[in-house]
Amino acid sequence: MSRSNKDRTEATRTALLDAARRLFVEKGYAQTATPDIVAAAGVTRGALYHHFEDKKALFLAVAEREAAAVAAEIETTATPSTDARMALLSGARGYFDAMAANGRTRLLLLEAPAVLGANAAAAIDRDNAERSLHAGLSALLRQHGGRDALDRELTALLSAAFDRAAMEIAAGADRKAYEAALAELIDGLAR
Amino acid sequence: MSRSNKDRTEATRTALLDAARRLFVEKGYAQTATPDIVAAAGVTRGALYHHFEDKKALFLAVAEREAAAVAAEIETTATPSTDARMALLSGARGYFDAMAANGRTRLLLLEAPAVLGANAAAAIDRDNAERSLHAGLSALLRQHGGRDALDRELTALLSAAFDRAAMEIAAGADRKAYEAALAELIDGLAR
DNA sequence: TTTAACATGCGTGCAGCATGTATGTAAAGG
DNA sequence: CCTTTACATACATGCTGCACGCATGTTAAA
Repeated sequence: MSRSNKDRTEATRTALLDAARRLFVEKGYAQTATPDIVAAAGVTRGALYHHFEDKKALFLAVAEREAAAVAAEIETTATPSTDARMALLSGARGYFDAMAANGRTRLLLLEAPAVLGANAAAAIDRDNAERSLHAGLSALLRQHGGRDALDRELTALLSAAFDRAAMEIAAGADRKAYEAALAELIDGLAR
Repeated sequence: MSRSNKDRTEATRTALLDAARRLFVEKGYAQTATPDIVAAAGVTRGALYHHFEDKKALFLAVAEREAAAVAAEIETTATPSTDARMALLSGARGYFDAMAANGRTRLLLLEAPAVLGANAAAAIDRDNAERSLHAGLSALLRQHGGRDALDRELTALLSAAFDRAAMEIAAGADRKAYEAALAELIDGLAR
């Protein structure tokens, strides 16, 4: 039974990513040792350092895969709407649905900024969640009250509010309440 | 020249806190080694582990001192106002002023949640910034439109927006723009 | 007021462990 | 074949936390 190098590489990489993801979620990045990761993945540290430059690069790969999964989930469950308000609220529900998975808030919102730096962490979802949020918000502002020169800043603030809501929900808060509160914020902008 | 134990303890502790704060801001918690800290403080690791249970406890002490300093600065520069809206906006400016100091956003908003956990980090300013924010927001909601059952959630969301704005400002963003964007959010709630 | 007993602050050395790298080996690929 | 890829192993380095020890401060009795 001999496998091609492509297959071996992909199998090893995903085994490492899966194991690392599990342990990073369970114990956090700093408290997870590479020997634990490779043991859980069924490989040796040699394989890890062959495929990833260092532990941080492994975390980056985990975070990027996770962000891509979030974006994909939102994409598939998106309800296209002509009404900017409804589109935004539907996007919010999709975001909360996606972020409800196992340890996503911890990985993407808690550890990633500290491990990778605020810039790198922001760049990860700059092309994902925040992109569509900016589009939705711009549409809303255009629809009501004309264009707003502060759309960039308002997007950042709303994005932070979305993230905070996702974390609270993951921590056991009432999801409906946070959806309603976000709706109030959004409606306030479309007065 | 002999000093009392009280004096020795306080001198050593503040030397450690000052040195640790500097290095945590410069290189981050994980990249700062205790030998570096004690060297900068002019003591040995024995002194560090005599005064603090471990490295994390040292960071906690640094973060708590920093949060207290922020609260104190806001307190002194607060402009009491009967108008809820003006009070909130003035509080925002005070918060941005306080958070503009050296590496406060990194310490309190980036590292603390990852190092101490989201719960512990939230508890630190639960009694500081978020407390007064909740008071101000409740007043605003009561003044306009009657009481809002979502004041708790709205406070959390606004707090996240404040923090995000402080980080962007510290990263070089236009402060006036973020103040204006926050004002739009707040005015929207007081429609 | 001296002195004895104790507590506190702190320096040093050690054990364990984690990271990253260098070197070696077997299989795949051309 | 000969090179490259995928990995395993061994090693060098550095960091953390603790145990032990010493000197100075503190207290209280004689």
